[in-house]
Amino acid sequence: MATTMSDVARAAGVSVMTVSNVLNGKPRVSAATRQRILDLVDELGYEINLSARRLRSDRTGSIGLIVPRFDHPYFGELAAQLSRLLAATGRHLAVEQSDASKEAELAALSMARLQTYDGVILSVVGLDHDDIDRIRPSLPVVLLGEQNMPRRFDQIHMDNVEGARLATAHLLERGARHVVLAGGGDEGHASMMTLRTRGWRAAHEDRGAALPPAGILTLEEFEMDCARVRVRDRLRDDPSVDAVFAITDQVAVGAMAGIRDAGLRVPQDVQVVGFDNLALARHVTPALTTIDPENAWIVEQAVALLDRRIDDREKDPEHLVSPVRLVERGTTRPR
Amino acid sequence: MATTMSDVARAAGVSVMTVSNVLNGKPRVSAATRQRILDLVDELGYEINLSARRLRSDRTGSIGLIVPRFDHPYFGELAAQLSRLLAATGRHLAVEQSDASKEAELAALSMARLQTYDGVILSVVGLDHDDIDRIRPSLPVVLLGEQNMPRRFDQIHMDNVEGARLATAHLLERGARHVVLAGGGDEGHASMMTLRTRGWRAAHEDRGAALPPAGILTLEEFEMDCARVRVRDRLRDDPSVDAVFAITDQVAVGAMAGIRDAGLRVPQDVQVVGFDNLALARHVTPALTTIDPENAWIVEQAVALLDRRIDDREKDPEHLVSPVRLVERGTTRPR
DNA sequence: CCTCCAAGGTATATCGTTATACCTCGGTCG
DNA sequence: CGACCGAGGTATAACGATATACCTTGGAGG
Repeated sequence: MATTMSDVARAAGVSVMTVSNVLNGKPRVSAATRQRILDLVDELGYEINLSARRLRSDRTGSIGLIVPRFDHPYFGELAAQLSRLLAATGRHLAVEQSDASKEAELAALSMARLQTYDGVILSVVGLDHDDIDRIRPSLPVVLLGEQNMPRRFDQIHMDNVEGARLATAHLLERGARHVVLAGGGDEGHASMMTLRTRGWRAAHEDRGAALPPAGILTLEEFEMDCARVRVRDRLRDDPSVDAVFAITDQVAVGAMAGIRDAGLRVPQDVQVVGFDNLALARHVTPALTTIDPENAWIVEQAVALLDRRIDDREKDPEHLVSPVRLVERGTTRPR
Repeated sequence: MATTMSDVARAAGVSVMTVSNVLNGKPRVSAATRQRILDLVDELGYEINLSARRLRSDRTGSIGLIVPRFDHPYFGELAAQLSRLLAATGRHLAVEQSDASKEAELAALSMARLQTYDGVILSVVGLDHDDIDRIRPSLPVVLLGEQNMPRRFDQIHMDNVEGARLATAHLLERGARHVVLAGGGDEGHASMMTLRTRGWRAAHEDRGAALPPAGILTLEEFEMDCARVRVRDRLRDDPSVDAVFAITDQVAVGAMAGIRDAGLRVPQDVQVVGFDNLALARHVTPALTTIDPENAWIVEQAVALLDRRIDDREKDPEHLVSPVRLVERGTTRPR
C-alpha cells in the first residue's frame, strides 16, 4: 500500500541501496542521481519505515522520556526543555507514562517498548528497584529521581535533603515556630519523600528547634486537592501552625488554598515554601517561595550522560547530584 | 546480543512459530508447551522486538498523541485521561510534540514517526492545513482542535464560539461594562483564537452591548507571563476595564496576577473568566470561573473515532463538536 | 598499451517477527 | 479397516530497510 524504498528506486531506475544512501547522506552518489531521487521522494510522498530501519540498524532518532504522570506540570516542563535540547542534535522526544500496571503481561510490553528508542530517560518516581533492574543493559538509560536504584545505571538526582533543608531553614529564619511538612513521610528507602522529610528534620536540628507535634501531614498523592483539604483541616484543629513546607509546588498551591479556606492569610498568618519552581509558582498570589531544582542543568546532564552511554555502553556508570537553590518570593515574609 | 524468539524456541525445542503463537495467545498450542515457553521467556528475560512485529504485522499497541507543547497543562491533563482510557483496552499512549521545525527534513521524519503508531490523535493547534494534508490516509488519525482542517479526517472540536459566548455573557450579566479579551485576535481562518474572539463579539451583540475600545489584548503566546504584563499595563492605562475574558485558564491565571500587580482586586474591581477548566482553576485564589470543555467526553469520542477508523479505513469521516459548560467560581461576582 | 584506481553504483544477506500453507500423528466413525 | 479429522506443530516466505562485498566504468600514470 504505502510507498517503499523499492518504489522510489524503481521509479528512479537505480537500486534500493542508492536510495538508501541518498537518504542517509552517504557519499557514493552523484549529484544528479541524488537530486533525481530527492525529487521522486517528494513526488511519490515516500516516507521511510522507521520500524524497518530500526530493525536493521538500531537508529530511530527518538529518545524516550518515561514519567510517572502526564498531568504533573513538573514533567511537562522537563519534557519541554528536553525536547528543545534534543532538537538541536536532530533528535526527537516521545513521552510515556510508566503505567504501574501490575499485570505482568502489560508490564513486559512496556519494557519491550523501551527498546524502540535510541535511549531512554527514566523518571523513576514510584517505581521499584526490581522493576528497574529488569531493564536490559543493552539499552542506554539515564535514571532521574530516586536514589535507591541499581548502581549500574547512569543517574541524576536532585539534592533533595539540601533543598528541603534550605526551605525549612528559610521558614524558621523568617520567624516560623511550627513548620509542618505537607506531603512528608518516611518510606524506609531513600525516596524523594523520605529525603525531603529528612531535610526538614535536619533544618530543625541545625537550629536546635523542636519539630512541631504531628508535624508531618501525609498525603495520598502530591496533588492540590488532597493537600488543600489536609492543610485546611489541620489549621482548623491547630492554630499553632504558622508555616507549611510543601513537598512540591503543586502541594504548595493546594496548601495556599487550604490556608485561605481556614480563614488565614499567606504569608501574614501562615508562610509557605514549595519545591520545584514550576512556571506556575511565579504567578500564583502571592508568588510562591520555592526551591529551584535547576532543571536546565538536569536536562543538559541527562542528555550528555545518555550520549556518553550511547557512545560506550561499557563505560562506568555516573551518578550526579543536581544543585538546588532557594527562590524567595511572596509566600514568606521579608526579613 | 539480545535474546530473540529463536533463542527461546531453541531452548524449548520448538519452532519460532510456536513461541510466536504462545506470545500472541493463538490456539494451536498444548498447555504443557505453552507453560514451558512462558517459563523460558521469563528465565531468559526475552523481550519481543516491537519493530520487527510492527514491520511484519502492523500492530504495536501504541497510540500517539501529538501536542503543540509539552509544558501546557491542558495537554498534560488530556494525555492523562487518554492514557487511562487506552489502558482499559491494553493499549499504551506516547506523547510527542509537533516541533514546528520548518526544516523540511525534520518535518519529514516527524511524519514518518507517526507511522510507528497504530493510530494517532493529533492536536492541530498551530499546524497548518497543508502540513496535515500531507499525512497518508493509511494512518488512522483523529484531529483535535482547529476547524479549518482537511475534511477527510475524523475530527473533534470544541464549541469555541459557544464557550466564549457563555463566558462573556456571564461577565456582562454580572455587571461588567468593559470586558476585554486577553489573547484574542482574528487569524482569518477558523482557529481557536478566531472562534473564541467571535464568541466574545457575539455575546456583546446578543445584549446590544458595545465592544470596549481596543478590547482585544493580543498575546504572543498563551502563557501566564505575557498575559500578566499585558493585563497589568492595560489596567494601569485604562481604569475603565472591569472584566477580563481570558482565552485560556493559563492566560486567566496570568491576568489575575496582572490585575493584582495593578493594585486591583479580583473580583471586586475586575472579574475574570477563563477557558479550559484546568485542575489548577479550582485552586487559585479566588477559584477561577471558567469554561469546561468536557475533556472526558472528548477523550472518549476520540478513542471511539480512532477505533472505528482502525476498523474500517474507508469509512466516512466524522466531525464532532464537544459540548461546553460554564463553571462558576470565585473570579466572578455572585448574582 | 597495460595497470591501477576512484567514482558511482549494484546484488545479496540479514535484522526478528508473523502469515500461510503444510505436515504428522492418534483416534473416531461408518 | 480405511477414510477422515482435529490437535499440535513446523518450514518458508515475506515485511522494508541497511551493511557488506563486489562490480563496472573511464581515465591517469608509467
